[in-house]
Amino acid sequence: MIIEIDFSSDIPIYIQLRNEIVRLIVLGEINASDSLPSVRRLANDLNINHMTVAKTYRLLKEEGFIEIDRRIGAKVTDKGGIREILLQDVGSDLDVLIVKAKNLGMDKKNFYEMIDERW
Amino acid sequence: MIIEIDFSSDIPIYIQLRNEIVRLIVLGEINASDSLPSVRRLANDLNINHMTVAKTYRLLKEEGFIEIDRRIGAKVTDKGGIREILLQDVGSDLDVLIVKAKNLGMDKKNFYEMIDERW
Amino acid sequence: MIIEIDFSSDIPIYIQLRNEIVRLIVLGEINASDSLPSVRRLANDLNINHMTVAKTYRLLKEEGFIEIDRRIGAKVTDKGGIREILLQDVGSDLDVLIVKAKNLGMDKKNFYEMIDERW
Amino acid sequence: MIIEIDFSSDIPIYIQLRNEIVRLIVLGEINASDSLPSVRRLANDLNINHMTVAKTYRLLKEEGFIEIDRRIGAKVTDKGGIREILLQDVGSDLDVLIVKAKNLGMDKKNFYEMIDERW
DNA sequence: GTGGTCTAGACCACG
DNA sequence: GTGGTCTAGACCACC
Repeated sequence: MIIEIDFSSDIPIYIQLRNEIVRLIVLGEINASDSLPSVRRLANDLNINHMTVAKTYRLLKEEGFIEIDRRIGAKVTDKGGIREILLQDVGSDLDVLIVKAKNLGMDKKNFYEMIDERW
Repeated sequence: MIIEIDFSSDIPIYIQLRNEIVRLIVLGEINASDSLPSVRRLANDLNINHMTVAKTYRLLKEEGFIEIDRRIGAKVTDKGGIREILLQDVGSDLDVLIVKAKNLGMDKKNFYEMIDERW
Repeated sequence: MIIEIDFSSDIPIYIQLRNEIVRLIVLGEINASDSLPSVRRLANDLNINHMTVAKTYRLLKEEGFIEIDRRIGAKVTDKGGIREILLQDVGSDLDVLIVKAKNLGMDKKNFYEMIDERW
Repeated sequence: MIIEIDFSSDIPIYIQLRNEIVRLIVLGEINASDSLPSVRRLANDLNINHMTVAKTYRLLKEEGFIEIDRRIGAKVTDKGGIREILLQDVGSDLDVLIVKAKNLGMDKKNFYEMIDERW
């Protein structure tokens, strides 16, 4: 499991770690029902404080990405639920972006064009 | 000039203020070459410290939105440059979003549909 | 670490401090990957405000001399990058100086002579 | 007489103006014994405060570039003196630069090479 | 522990 | 009048 943390970034480590784990789930490198490493194990591997990892796991749980069982640790929620969450995520990002685009006087056609250039 | 600061927000005041000023520029409520209120004047109006406003102005200057004229204070950069900056902004947001969408297995048609629902 | 601040100088403290730290790095008294003192620690030692030190650190970070590690504070960037920056610095100073010399009608030989007198 | 002032620069206007005038003298666009425009005239042309121009003239006088006569205004010192001043100027710039270069571990040969690349 | 933000009030250079 | 700098002391998030 390749997780990269940038210690000189402005983004808090627990957020970076959250993003990395979500990325791995989305890419299928962590599958539904897989267990995540224990808090202490992961903290040790990444050379960060275990409180930080715990915070990330708590966040992921709140977001619905993982479930935490005191006995067996954290495991990834089944894929359906995750896809749902991520789609909502894209949706709300899109809401913000559409507002920005409209404020710049763009119409839907302009916006489509920007997407075509990038897709 | 209506600027709203949420003092209970997690977003730092100088960032909120930056966003508000960018918003006013985009909406055309502040026009190119218009002068911005002086640091201390605006600080007084918003009931915040002048250092905080100065920080915002420094940020806006670095981003290319305003110029500081030693004789008269801060003024908005010519609009051309600003539209440019903001378009690049939307562009890079879009880059990120497209990656997310692709990772979720969406094709361009799905993405268009999401936009149609929201535009 | 010997850092001298001249409180009666016209040069702002945060600039003097920046220069002193760059000097120590160049002289090898602070080595690559060394940690710098914490903002508040250094502020206390120098008998200046921590905001001033923070400003210096932010500047050094923007210039690429140091990195801020969220876990442990500020540390010096790998030396390679720093030598690079400083050489460019000397280079651009030299550009300016050569223009001046040429404007005075000096040729390269004259310029070499001036250097010989001083080296 | 083409003088450019950048009002959004961090460099004080009176310094910029000083540099511009020195530049014009060096380039021979203003000759020894030429009169400079009156304080008010120049201030008006450049759209700056006449106190600022007066400050520049005072500075130029202190540096020995011009002489001020209450009746006829400011005139440029005869060329010999000016060349002298400017050479000293280049000399002290060079002093600083040589220190920097030595600190970077450069020897005279390296320094010569940098000059050759740029001359 | 660390850095980041904010305040209230001060002094200064510039114009 | 303007912005720039600095202080002393406070609160907060992160680790």
